[in-house]
Amino acid sequence: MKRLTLEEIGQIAGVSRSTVSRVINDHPNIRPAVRQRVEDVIRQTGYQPNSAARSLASSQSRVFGLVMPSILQSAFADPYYPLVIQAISHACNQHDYTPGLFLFQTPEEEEKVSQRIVASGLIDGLIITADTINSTFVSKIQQYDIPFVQIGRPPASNAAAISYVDVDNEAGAYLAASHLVQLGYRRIGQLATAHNTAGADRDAGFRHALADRGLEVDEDLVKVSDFSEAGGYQAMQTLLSRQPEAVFAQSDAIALGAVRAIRDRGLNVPQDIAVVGFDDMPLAANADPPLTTVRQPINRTGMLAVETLIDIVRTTPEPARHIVLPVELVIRASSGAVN
Amino acid sequence: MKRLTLEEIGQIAGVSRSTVSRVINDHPNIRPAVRQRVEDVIRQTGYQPNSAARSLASSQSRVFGLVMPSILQSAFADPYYPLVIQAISHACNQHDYTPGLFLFQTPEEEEKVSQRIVASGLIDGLIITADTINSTFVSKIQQYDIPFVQIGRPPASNAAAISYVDVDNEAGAYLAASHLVQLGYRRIGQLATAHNTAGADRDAGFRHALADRGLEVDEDLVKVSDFSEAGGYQAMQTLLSRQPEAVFAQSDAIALGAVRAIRDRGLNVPQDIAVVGFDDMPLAANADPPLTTVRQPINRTGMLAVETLIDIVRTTPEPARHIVLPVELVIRASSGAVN
DNA sequence: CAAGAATATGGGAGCGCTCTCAAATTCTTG
DNA sequence: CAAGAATTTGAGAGCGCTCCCATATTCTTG
Repeated sequence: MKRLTLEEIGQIAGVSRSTVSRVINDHPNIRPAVRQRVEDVIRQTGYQPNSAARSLASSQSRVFGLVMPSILQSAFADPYYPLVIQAISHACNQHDYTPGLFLFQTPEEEEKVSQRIVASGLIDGLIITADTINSTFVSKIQQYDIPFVQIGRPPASNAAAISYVDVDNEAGAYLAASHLVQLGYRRIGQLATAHNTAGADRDAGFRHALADRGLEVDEDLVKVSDFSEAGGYQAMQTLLSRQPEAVFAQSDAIALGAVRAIRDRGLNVPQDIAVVGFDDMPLAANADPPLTTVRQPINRTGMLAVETLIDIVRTTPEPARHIVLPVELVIRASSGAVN
Repeated sequence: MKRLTLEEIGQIAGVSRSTVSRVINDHPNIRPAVRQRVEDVIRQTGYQPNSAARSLASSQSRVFGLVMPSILQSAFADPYYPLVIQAISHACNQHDYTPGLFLFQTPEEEEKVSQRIVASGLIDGLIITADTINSTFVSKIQQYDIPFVQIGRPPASNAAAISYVDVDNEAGAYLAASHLVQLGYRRIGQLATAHNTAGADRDAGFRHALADRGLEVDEDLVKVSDFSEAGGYQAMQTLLSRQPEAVFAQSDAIALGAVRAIRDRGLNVPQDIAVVGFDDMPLAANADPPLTTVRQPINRTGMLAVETLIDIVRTTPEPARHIVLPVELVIRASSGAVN
């Protein structure tokens, strides 16, 4: 069937193009009877306004770009990213926005594609997940006047100017580490990560917790990993020789790798070594043993990122917004607190 | 900086709007000197054509929709989907298309959003990942004249009319099962899945392999699972009482769950029970023991889906294309063939 | 119930491109 | 080198919407 236009809908309903447009865009000052009539015609015909024409006339596309710069094959394997994508997709659906996906595997891809999306007007705003310390993408994007929000805190050097939604990584790590201290563990290790603000904040929380309880951080018990299960496995192997009593892992994937390493050494979790993770991915609850971890509200993060961006797009030059969501400790068997 | 228009670029280069348009769209019949001059101006100004205006005039958006209907929280946790998304994103980047993401968590969401995207002209075509047997989405979409390709074979009832890209699930399962038979296992179980064509094809391959080697399929050794690790764990637990010598799992996640169940029973892989998976996800190689599995070419699948769709969009009513990609068996420790 | 205020509606212009057609230019070739 | 053919360029119209302004209608209120 041929696609209808505003004009034609107007003809059927006996009004003008303009009136139909007003009905669709929810303008005031339309007689209820007329609005009713037009709405009926729209419903019956299944009319949908042409989005290209709309964008052209209003210079708004109702498309957001979801950007994950320089993502690695492995990084994407971390179930965190799919969950974020899912959350943002859902939020966009709710607000009648379309999420465009921009994953960059190489700098060239990033260069080519970002050039196109920023200048073509395809996109009203960007949601960027990059808590890497040195994100070239963010500094590049700042030069254009395209609105964006970041998921995850940017490095302090330019955090003030950037709107972001983050979770309280420091408080979460503080809870996790305090939990271990309270359970009586003293030789508490950390499987940390490098070059990202989430990791830095979790590290800070970990250290504060120990300090607040009069424990010194033994640097030999802090090992650096990436965010993968395999990375956690390796880092835990090197940590094992230092005989920690408990370990705080900066992500659930790392924690799972650690559990595997501990088992492979013939030891048990939590009897020999307690483990706490971070994220509360779905698999944390099903793990063996179920993982004590810090739950972060990914869905709310995505929703707030979208809503913040919508707000920014509507009311351009405003101070940047900084949203930090609370997290909570979920206690399960792996820390030795239950059973 | 203010955005430039075709007209303005023309002015700078001393030609008309039309000529600039021709240069951008790579039309023939432009004097090389003129083309050069225009290209220089474009490069220097960083001009990017306005995509809304382009869409409106050409009724082509260069946006594809990536649709995953009625996806469950858990389904998305299967690393397969993120990899597909990544592959399609990459392919779209290469071809200057933008992938729009449409994940539906509920039927209402599906209804509302699909209505919008199909009729608004936002999208030139759809890539649908749904090998579920009863996809209401596909049959709904068929009523509109929007081009689409499916990833994964549709049910036989309407496969003929639908273009799709699939991997040779049957051959893969055949390879996997034959491998187990050749290693001397006789009591070979299967952790199968229901209501999806990939699962059906893998089941068929499994059965053919046993039949071709004179083995009967013991239905007690076939258990149904979903595609998750947890599902594999559960299904394997019920299978264990039947004392299989080897198991073919229809996905790597299932296989990993099975390995965990076997271990929990105090048995070893592959000494007590051999395990073979399907997919060759990145984590299969890192698993303990490394997983023998069937490698499917996800990147090529994504690339071909995009390229096929581009082709279909350009040359509308043609017979549907059916592409089936070969798979290969990757032998690692879990089947007991190495070490 | 007339006159002005408030509200509702219609029409024109324009968003920045593509596409067609006509005009201008360049190339052939007898 | 003139005349026709082939190539190259420009201008107009139109894609379907939004937004502004002018006009038409309805509502007040003395």
